Amino acid sequence: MDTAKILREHGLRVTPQRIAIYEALAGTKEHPSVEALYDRLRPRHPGLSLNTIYKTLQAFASAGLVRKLATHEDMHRYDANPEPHTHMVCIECGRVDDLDSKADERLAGIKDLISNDTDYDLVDHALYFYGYCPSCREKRNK
Amino acid sequence: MDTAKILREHGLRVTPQRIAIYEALAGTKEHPSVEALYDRLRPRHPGLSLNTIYKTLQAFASAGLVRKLATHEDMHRYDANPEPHTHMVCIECGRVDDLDSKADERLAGIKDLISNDTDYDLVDHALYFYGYCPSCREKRNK
DNA sequence: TATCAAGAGATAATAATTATCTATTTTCTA
DNA sequence: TAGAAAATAGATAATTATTATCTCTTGATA
Ligand SMILES: [Mn+2]
Ligand SMILES: [Mn+2]
Ligand SMILES: [Zn+2]
Ligand SMILES: [Zn+2]
Repeated sequence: MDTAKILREHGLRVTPQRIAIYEALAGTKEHPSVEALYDRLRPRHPGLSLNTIYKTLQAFASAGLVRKLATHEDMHRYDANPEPHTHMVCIECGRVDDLDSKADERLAGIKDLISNDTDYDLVDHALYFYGYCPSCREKRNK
Repeated sequence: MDTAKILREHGLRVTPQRIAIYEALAGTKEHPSVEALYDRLRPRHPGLSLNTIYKTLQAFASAGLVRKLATHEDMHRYDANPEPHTHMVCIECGRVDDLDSKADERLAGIKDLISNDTDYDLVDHALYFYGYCPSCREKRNK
C-alpha cells in the first residue's frame, strides 16, 4: 500500500520516479520490459527517462524488491514479485504468465530437494516453461 | 562420433567450420559462450569468424542439435546437449555446470506434472539454480 | 562435372544496456 | 528547520552482444 515505506524498508531512497516505477510494475501481471514500462509511464510522467527506469529497476533488483527475468527474448523483463516462482512463456506471442499458484506450490520444495544433491550452495532458482498460450494454441489448431 | 553424419541427420549442411564448431562445443562441459568458443577455435582455425559462429550456433539451435542458455549474464551460452536439463550457475565466478544426472532424473517428470495445471501447450522448459560453486564456497567460508 | 542454393567471412548496422556528467533532490543532522 | 553530503534524474554519449548485408566460395545433388 505505502510504496514509500516499502522502498525505505529495502534501503532505497524515495523519489517520485521510483514510486511511479514501482507502482506501475506492481500494478500489472504482464512482466513488462523496461520499454513497456516506459510506454506505460510516459503519459503521466512526461519527464521520466528510459535511463532512470533502467537504473531504478537495477537498484530494486539489487535490493531484492523485484526480480529480473531472462526469458530468451532480446530484452529482460521485470516482476514485482521477487520470490522465485515459475513462469510460462509463449513462444508465439511473447506473453509471460505466472504458473497457477496452486501448481507452483507443488514445486516450492524444489530447491531443498536439490540442495542435498549438489556441491553448490544454492541461493536462488528460476524455472521457465515454454509453449503456446491459450489464445495462440487456439489459432494453431485450425 | 561421426560429426558429419550428426549434422546431416539434423538437416544441416556440412562444412569444415560447422564440424569444428560442433566438436568444440560437444567436447567441453563448460557451456561456452560464442566468444569462448571463438577463442578456443582460433588457434587451429585462424580464418574462422565470430559471425560464422553466431550463425552456425543459431542454425544448430533451430535444428534442435544444441541448446541456447540464458543464464542472466550479458551473453548467451551454448550446450551440445539439446535436451532440457538443469543447470547450476555460480553467481561469483560465472561457472555453469549440469546438475548431477541422478538428481536431474528426479526432475524429469516436471513438465508432465505441470502440463495438467496450465492452459499452455508446453514444449520445453529450463531450470536454473544460482549459488556458489564448490571453489567459491570455500573462499567465502574464510 | 555443372548447377545452384547455402555458407563463410568482411563489414556495417542494430539495439539493449550502461557510463558519464551536471543540476536537482533526499536524507540526515546540527 | 536550514544546510551539508550523498544519491538520483535526465541528457547524452558509449559499449557491446548480436544481427544484417553483400560478395565470393563451397557443398549437395543429379
Ligand atoms: Mn511472475
Ligand atoms: Mn548442460
Ligand atoms: Zn501466445
Ligand atoms: Zn564459482
